[in-house]
Formats: sequence, C-alpha cells, structure tokens
Amino acid sequence: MTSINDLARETGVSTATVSRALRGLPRVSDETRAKVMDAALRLGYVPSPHAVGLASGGQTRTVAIVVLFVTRWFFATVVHGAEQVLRERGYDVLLYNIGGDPDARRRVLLTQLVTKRADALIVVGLGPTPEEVLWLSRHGMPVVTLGSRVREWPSVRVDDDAVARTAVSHLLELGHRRIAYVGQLSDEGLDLATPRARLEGYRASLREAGIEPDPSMELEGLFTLEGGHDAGEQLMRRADRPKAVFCASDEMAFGVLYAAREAGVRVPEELSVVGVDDHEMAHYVGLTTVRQPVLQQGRVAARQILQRLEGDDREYGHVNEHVELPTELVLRSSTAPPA
Amino acid sequence: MTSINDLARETGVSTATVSRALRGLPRVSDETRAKVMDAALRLGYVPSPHAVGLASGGQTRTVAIVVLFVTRWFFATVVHGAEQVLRERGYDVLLYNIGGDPDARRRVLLTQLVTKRADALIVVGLGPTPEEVLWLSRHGMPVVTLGSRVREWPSVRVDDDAVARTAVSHLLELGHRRIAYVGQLSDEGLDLATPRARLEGYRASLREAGIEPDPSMELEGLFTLEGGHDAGEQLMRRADRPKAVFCASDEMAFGVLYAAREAGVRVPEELSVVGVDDHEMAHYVGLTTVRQPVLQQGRVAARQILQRLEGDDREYGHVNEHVELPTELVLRSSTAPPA
DNA sequence: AGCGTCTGGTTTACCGGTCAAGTCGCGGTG
DNA sequence: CACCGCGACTTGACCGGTAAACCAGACGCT
Repeated sequence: MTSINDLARETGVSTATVSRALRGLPRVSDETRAKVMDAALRLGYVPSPHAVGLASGGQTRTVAIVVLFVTRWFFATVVHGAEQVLRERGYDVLLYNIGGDPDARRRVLLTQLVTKRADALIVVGLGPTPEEVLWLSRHGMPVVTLGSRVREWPSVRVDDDAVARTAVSHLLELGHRRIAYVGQLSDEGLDLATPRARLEGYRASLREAGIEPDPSMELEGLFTLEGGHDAGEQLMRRADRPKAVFCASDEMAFGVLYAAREAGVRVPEELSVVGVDDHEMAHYVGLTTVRQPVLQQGRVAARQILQRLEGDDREYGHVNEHVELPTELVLRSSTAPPA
Repeated sequence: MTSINDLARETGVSTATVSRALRGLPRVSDETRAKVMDAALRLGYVPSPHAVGLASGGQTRTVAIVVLFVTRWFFATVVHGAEQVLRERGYDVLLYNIGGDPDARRRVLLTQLVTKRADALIVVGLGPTPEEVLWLSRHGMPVVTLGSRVREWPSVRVDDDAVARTAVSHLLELGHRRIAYVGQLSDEGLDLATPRARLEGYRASLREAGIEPDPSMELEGLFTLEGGHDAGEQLMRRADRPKAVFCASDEMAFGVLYAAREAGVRVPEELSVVGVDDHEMAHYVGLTTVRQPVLQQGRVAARQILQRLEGDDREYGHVNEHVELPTELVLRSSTAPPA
C-alpha cells in the first residue's frame, strides 16, 4: 500500500504539501500539484480513511442506516433513496439490518457499534426509546428518524393517522360499516411507531363515523405477504366475514387478496381491500391503496442528515425539522360498494 | 468523547496498560484490569476504530457488499443473509448500490472507494471484468463473487445454465415446442453474468431438443415486474403468440402473468409460464419456477469471506473455492400441456 | 534601503490507539 | 551475596494523515 510518505519521497516535497496538493488547497504551485497528482495516479495512491479520520477530528464520511428488514420493499426502497443522495455527496452507507430482533436493536442503538463508526444515523421504522435518545444524544450522534417522530431529532414521515383515515373513509363512503383491520398489533419489544399509528387512525375514523371499533375485527399479522395471508385466511373462515378490510401495508393486502381468491371470495364484489404504500405490484393486482412517497422519504432523510453534517450557517436552522410528506388515495379495482 | 488517555489518567496507569487490560491480554493484574474495566464502563469509553485501524495494520472490520439494485428481492435477500453472518462475527456491512449505473460501477470497483474502507468485498450479480480483477487484486482486496464466477476469486452461485435447462425441459416435456424467453438481452456496459447464462441455457436446451432458437422469441425485458409486464404485453399482441414462456426471474414472470390476464389469456390453458427464484410471492400466484436458495447464497458468501479474513492455517485452503448450490423445479399451476 | 505581504513551501505537533523494548521490585537460586 | 527470571507495568516509536506555526525569497511600495 502506497502511503503519503511514498508520494512525498517520489515527488521530493513534504507530506504536508502532498496532502494539500491532492485536496486542492491553496499554497501549492501548479507545477508541484501536477507532479503530485501524476505520482498519485501512477502509484495508485489512496489516502487511508483511518488516518484521515484520526487526523481531522474523527469524521468517517459514513452514515449508518438502521432498518427493520432490508428484504421488505418499503425498507429496501428507502435505503435505495437515501443511498443515492448520500453517495452523491461522497458518503458511504453502513447498513444495520435489525431483522426484527430486539437484541440486535439494543446492540446497534445502545452500544459502541454505531458511535464512532458513522457520522450520523438514519433510523427507519423504529420509534426510538427515551433511553436510546439519551444515549445517542450524549454521544453526539446526529440522528434522523424515518417513519416515526421524537421531539429531539428531525424526522421524515407520512401522517400515519391520516393514512388510516383516508383508507377507512374511502370504505365508509362506499357504504361499508363493518371494516376489519389487518396489521401488527403487538411488537415484542421493538417499538414500531407505524403499525400503532395506523391502528389508532383506523379506530378513530370508525368512531367518528359513529361505529364502535370491534376488537374481533382487528387481526394480528406480520408486515409481510405471509402475515397478510394468514390473517386473510382467518378472515375468510369466519361466519361473520366482513365485506371490507383495511391492511396496514400493501404486502399484507396482497396476502389477503390471495387468501380471498383461495377461498373463492370475489374481490371487490364480496370483499373490498385497501392497502398502504402503493407497492410496485399494487398496480398490477389492481389494489386500491394509500400511496406514500417511499423513495422520496429516503432522499429527504439523507438530505436532512447532510444538512446537519455540512450545512453552513445560512442554511442551518432552515431545515424543516419535521417533514411530513403527502399521501394520496389511489383508486383501483379492489374496492366497491357492498353488494 | 473519552479517549484512552482519559482512562489512563482516571485509573493512574499508562495507556498501554489500559489497552491491554481492555483487550484481555496478559501481563495485567486482576486488580488493575478491574479498575480499568470499571472506569471504561463509567465513562462510556469506546475505542476509536480509526485509531485502532491505523495502529494495527489498517483493519476495518467491515465488509463491503456491492449489489445492482437493493430494491430487487433477490439482492435484498442476499444482503440480508450475508449481513446476518457477518454481524454475528462482529463485522459491519458497507452497502454499495450500483443502481444499474455503469459509472457508479466504475467508481466503486475501480477507484479508491472500496479499497481501504473495507477488509473485503462481496460482489453480487456483476461479472467482474479483467480490469476490475486486476485492480482489486493489486490492492490486495479479498473478493467473493455471488452469481458469477471468475477464476481468481471464490464464488457462490447456482448453475444458471442448468437453471434454464430445467425450466425449458419442463416446458418441452409438457409438449411445448415454441417457447419464448423473457430476460435482459443487452446490459449497457454492466456485465451481468446471470441473464446471459440463462439465455444461453435456454438456447442450448432448445437445440438439444432439435429446435432451432428463434430470435424473435427472445424478448428484451428488465429484471423487474415492469420489464416483465412490457415484454408480456408485446407477446400477447402477437399473432403467432407462443404457448409457453420462460422468464429469467420470477418478478418478470409476474409481469408476464399480469399482461396475460389483462389480455384475457388464460394461464395455464393458453399460456404456460416458468420463472426463476421462487420469490416469496410465487407461491401465492401459483407460479411454476426453478427455486434457488437465495438467503443461503448470501450466507455462504459471507462465510467464504470470513474464512479468508480469519481462517487459521488448518482451515485455510479447505474452503470450497467455487460453491455451486442446488436448484429445484417447483411445480405449481402456471404450466400445463398445450391445449 | 527598509518594510510589509504574498507564494510556496517545510517543520512540528498532534489524532488515539498498538506494539516492541525497557524498567523496576521481588522472590528464588547457585 | 550477586544474579536471574518474572510479573506488572512504563516508555517511546509508529500508523498515515492533517493543521497550525514558521520560514525563505520575490515583489511592490514608500
């Protein structure tokens, strides 16, 4: 590995000059700069991030992204969006995939790991606990949350309460009165903000329409295709099967749709289904859904982080601390008035 | 940020002793060790990875994973598998999402970026060019490829040729003679090993059955739902519409299925469709497919990397340099004999 | 001529650890 | 009693850079 010393020797100048030449700083003659650049290229010189980091105040030019499950469309897409923006500005991305394991969550958020390995943190989908907020703040780690909101840090999200209301209102307007909910009700130590908010929105929306939410209509299901399918099967078996379902995500809605098909229940004639996300597949299966801008949420989170890390005084403070992106109901063929 | 110096001052011993105490090295009395550990805990001390890396030979305890598109199920799942294994052994994961951009590929694989920021590299889906092999080898970077194979580095993959043959043979055995192919034919500077191998396998399989491959039956389509859908639409419009299609991925097959449904073409009566992957959704839509172990490929790649990084002399060399995992035909309801 | 100011450097002091070599007190040995 | 070996440290060099202080020579100005 060629180091800055090799370059200095090769070109006959001091290491400090080499350093400044390569970084485009002033006080270097054009001639010297060219010589250094040339040598760097020839020898395939790459500055050691370790040394750079150490010497210049512990920067890593790395942002950590913590997600629940990379394999889920929403998270993968968010990562994609954030990565693009960060990469553009020369930042690398460290990926922490919690995988639904509370231990992993503790390890990542409450121990060494993240601190010092990244300049900042984007937390996706998890509602940070006060303990986590305290720890990370004390360690001076800039954090942005995506999909949840705490007072202390900037955030990007959609209004999950409104999302649920939009979906449920749509079903109500079609004339449905008995509307089921499929989503994650419990979350085993992980503190998932999103499913809770959507459930609350669902209940509130019903109440406002004068309908008392029926607990037996709230079905537990993991945020996956399989989770939705399982919940859907339960639903199909019931004698008092409702004619409308609101699913907390499109992937779950797909599961419900398949369960319906298997049970010979026609959609939308006998069952209306609404999802959330506007997953790329939703268009093809004709799922009515509440669209949220997923890629863009990732992008915005990345920009907030960059602002915090590099923002100059003019801009600083102008960042919209809590960004709430708009959602919209996308009507397709999975909903209709009750027969 | 508390540094090792603070700890040394706090406990009244030298920094070297602190270092050895914390790392469990000998020549430290139990008493001193306890004192140091206690202080470290109290002050929330975390050693700076930069300093550690610098001082001890440039290690980063980080592995970079380069993927084409995180948002695609296959890649996301591979990342998930690799991340699990690496995390277990205390390695962090740097994610590089090429996003189908040849420039990004160059930037990642042929410049500074990766070198020195990670101890090793997992390249997923890209067939490394000789130039890339040379550059990375010269920089001493251990690499494992996933989904492609070069002589110089270990690899994990499935036999894409066999995958294609399995799928096509299945269709042939059902009695089909005119079989279309949907997959990526050109790849604009990216060197994607997989689609090429599958296309070749498709052609070879036909030839062996005495059928001359018809170029007009090979349809260009990106490896996505939309790509498959577009190709499917073209197919459906044709007067000489074939009765069987082999799609190079399940996501593309889903697209073809939707196109068929839109066109009122019944599956499998009027059209047989086979995919590759066994995507989580394949089960629900009843897609016949050639299953490959995706998560496991990620896991194996990670183990190969770990072996290379930490393997002791006994084990070293025992690594199976080129691992080929088995695939299997999964029969579902999207294929049938021609009417 | 004397003086301040650039330009284009060099020197030196870190950054926060690790590692090899050196020191020191102490019990055991020939 | 001098010497040895050993455990438990301390010292100082070094990893590969960056940043601030310093310096020599050229130039412009009064």
